[in-house]
Amino acid sequence: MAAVDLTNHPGHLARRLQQAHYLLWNAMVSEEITSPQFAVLNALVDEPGLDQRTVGERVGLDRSTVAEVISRLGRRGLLDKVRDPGDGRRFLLRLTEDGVRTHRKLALRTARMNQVFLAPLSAAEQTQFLDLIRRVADAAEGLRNPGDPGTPVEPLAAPT
Amino acid sequence: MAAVDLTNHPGHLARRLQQAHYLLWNAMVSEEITSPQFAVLNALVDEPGLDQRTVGERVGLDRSTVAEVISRLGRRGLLDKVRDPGDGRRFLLRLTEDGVRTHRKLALRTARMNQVFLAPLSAAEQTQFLDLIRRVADAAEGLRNPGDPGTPVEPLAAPT
DNA sequence: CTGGATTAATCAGTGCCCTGAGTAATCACC
DNA sequence: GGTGATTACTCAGGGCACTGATTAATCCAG
Repeated sequence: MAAVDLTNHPGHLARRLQQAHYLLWNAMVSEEITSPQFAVLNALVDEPGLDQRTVGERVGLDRSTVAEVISRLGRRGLLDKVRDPGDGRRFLLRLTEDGVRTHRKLALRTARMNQVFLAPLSAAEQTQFLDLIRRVADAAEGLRNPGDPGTPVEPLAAPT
Repeated sequence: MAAVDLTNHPGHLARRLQQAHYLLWNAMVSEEITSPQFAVLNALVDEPGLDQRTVGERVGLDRSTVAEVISRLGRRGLLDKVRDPGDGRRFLLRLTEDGVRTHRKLALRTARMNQVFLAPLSAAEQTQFLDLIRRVADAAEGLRNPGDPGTPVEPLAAPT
């Protein structure tokens, strides 16, 4: 009767997009290491010694989720977790050699996967696709982070 | 060292987009009914009497997930589930009056939320945003559904 | 009409994602 | 230097998402 067309709903599309990505990741990158797990490895390659909270901030995982992800990576022997001698609340994280190797291997596959994922779009469209998602996600994150001067956002005023 | 810039990775962006949507949904639409639950209600408004499998197909939920979602909606009294007299494997689903009321109420709020969500983009960009996501998601779904003549997709050939 | 495939749904198991509550360590102010 | 707020992390609980195995009903070939 009064049903809505979900194909115009960004949330619905975002969910489908993520599902599609999940499946492709499993097929082309890894069945063991997930995309969020790779993001954590990637953050620690560049900055060893980060604590959990900061890693979560870098890759967009909340405190609970980042704890689970890190515990899995630890169980697999891809990273080590030691108490910060300077601040007993923190754990300092760093990749093991295995973690570095795994990251390097997956980085290559991830690049290939991204090409396949974006293949239906032209080069110009790909750039815009990433740009548009980034802008929407950044703005929405800003909505629940007052004090972040990034984009105050007038919620009800449609631009142009 | 060899870290990758995740802000160019569609999968990472898709995840952040969905997280952002999740939070906005909670703030502007409902803390009780989730977006996938709304999608199921929406499917049943138009076509009462669908079975679980078909509902899942319509809204993009796999067999396990759709079972959980439907069981929650049933517990909340928003839909009824009866054995198909013509085929004892199926359950026929239909909304209760409460389900229809809930759907109507949330449909309005969802429309408002979508405006806020897309507000950082101009009208033209909004259209393209939805179009690009749809194309990428459709193509990726097609990759794991051979037999679906939608888009066979040459995975490694970049268009244009 | 009967026995082997298919199909709808369930269940167990893993992982991501959020919230709210709790614990322990540190910081900051008096 | 001690007390109250803040901070890092953990834990419990609810929900989405996938896989592989199982159950029950139906379909179809012989």
